[in-house]
Amino acid sequence: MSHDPTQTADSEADTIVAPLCAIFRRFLKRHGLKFTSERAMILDAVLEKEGLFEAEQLLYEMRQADHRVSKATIYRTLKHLVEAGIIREVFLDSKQAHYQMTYGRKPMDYLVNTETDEVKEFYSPELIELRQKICDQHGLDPMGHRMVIYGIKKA
Amino acid sequence: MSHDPTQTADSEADTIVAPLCAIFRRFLKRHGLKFTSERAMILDAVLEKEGLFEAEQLLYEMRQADHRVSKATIYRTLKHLVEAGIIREVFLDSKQAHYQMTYGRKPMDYLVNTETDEVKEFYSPELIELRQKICDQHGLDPMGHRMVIYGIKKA
DNA sequence: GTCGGTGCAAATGCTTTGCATTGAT
DNA sequence: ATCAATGCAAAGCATTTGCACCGAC
Repeated sequence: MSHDPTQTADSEADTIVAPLCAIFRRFLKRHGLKFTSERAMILDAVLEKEGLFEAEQLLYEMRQADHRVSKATIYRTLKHLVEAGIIREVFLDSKQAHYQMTYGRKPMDYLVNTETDEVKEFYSPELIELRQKICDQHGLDPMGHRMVIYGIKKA
Repeated sequence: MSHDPTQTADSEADTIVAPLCAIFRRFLKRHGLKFTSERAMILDAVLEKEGLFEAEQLLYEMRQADHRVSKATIYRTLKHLVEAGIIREVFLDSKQAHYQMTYGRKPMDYLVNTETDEVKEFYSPELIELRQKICDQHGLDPMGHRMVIYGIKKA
């Protein structure tokens, strides 16, 4: 198979590929859509990703690996993966959308060092509680959130 | 002057126009830039805005009011206003940047009803505390943040 | 066999840029 | 007078779309 042996998430990825593929197929069927080899390849490429990635970069890497897909299909499939709840979009800047695998993971948030543009992920259960509380006050049920903190190194 | 008499923020805006204009001029001088009538007009238009706005929309409204500025100048000036700390960019989607006046205001966050695309602002001091705590854990000093919660109406 | 999917190239829409002219200092 | 700012139109880029052909069901 196609996982990079240098990355450490192989065992996790291996255990999650099959179920996610099934989940995606179920999602597609439910919506009258088809499971194609291109969609399978894109899902596979997405699952190898750790953290944030961009559509163009995914396209480039798939081409390097000789997995030919068109740009249009990448974008169309990423959209379906978002709807299926397998990945999510993150808007860190106005240049392009970032995506991240989220299925079965805790909702992650980001800490950006604006001096170095370094991005760290963090998970905060307190933030989830606070989110619930704020939604309650407005009569909403939380479906998701995006939190980005911008900071600089402590003096 | 040019404030819309139907909006309720007149008194606030009136008290803040002069100082903000001075702040912007100081910022420009400090950076070897010039204070032009176009920049004055754009600052004025921005100060009339409540909540979020977009560059194109600002351009459109200024043209309606017969305040002629080019699109290029709008974009160039918004960038300076961000650097000057008078407004900030908010990335809600990948279509376009949103801006918001922030000078002297509490940092606002957003609650999006994904069914209606309605956006509410909220301010949460607890979120600020939590932000501090998270930054402390990572050796950073918080400089700002963006929080967007997505939700649907409670069943 | 029926739709939906794909690739391609063209189109879109926000944002930026090059350049000649104008204007602030 | 100098050097940045402006307007315009063209360029850039990420993303979307139209269309003819292909392939999953």
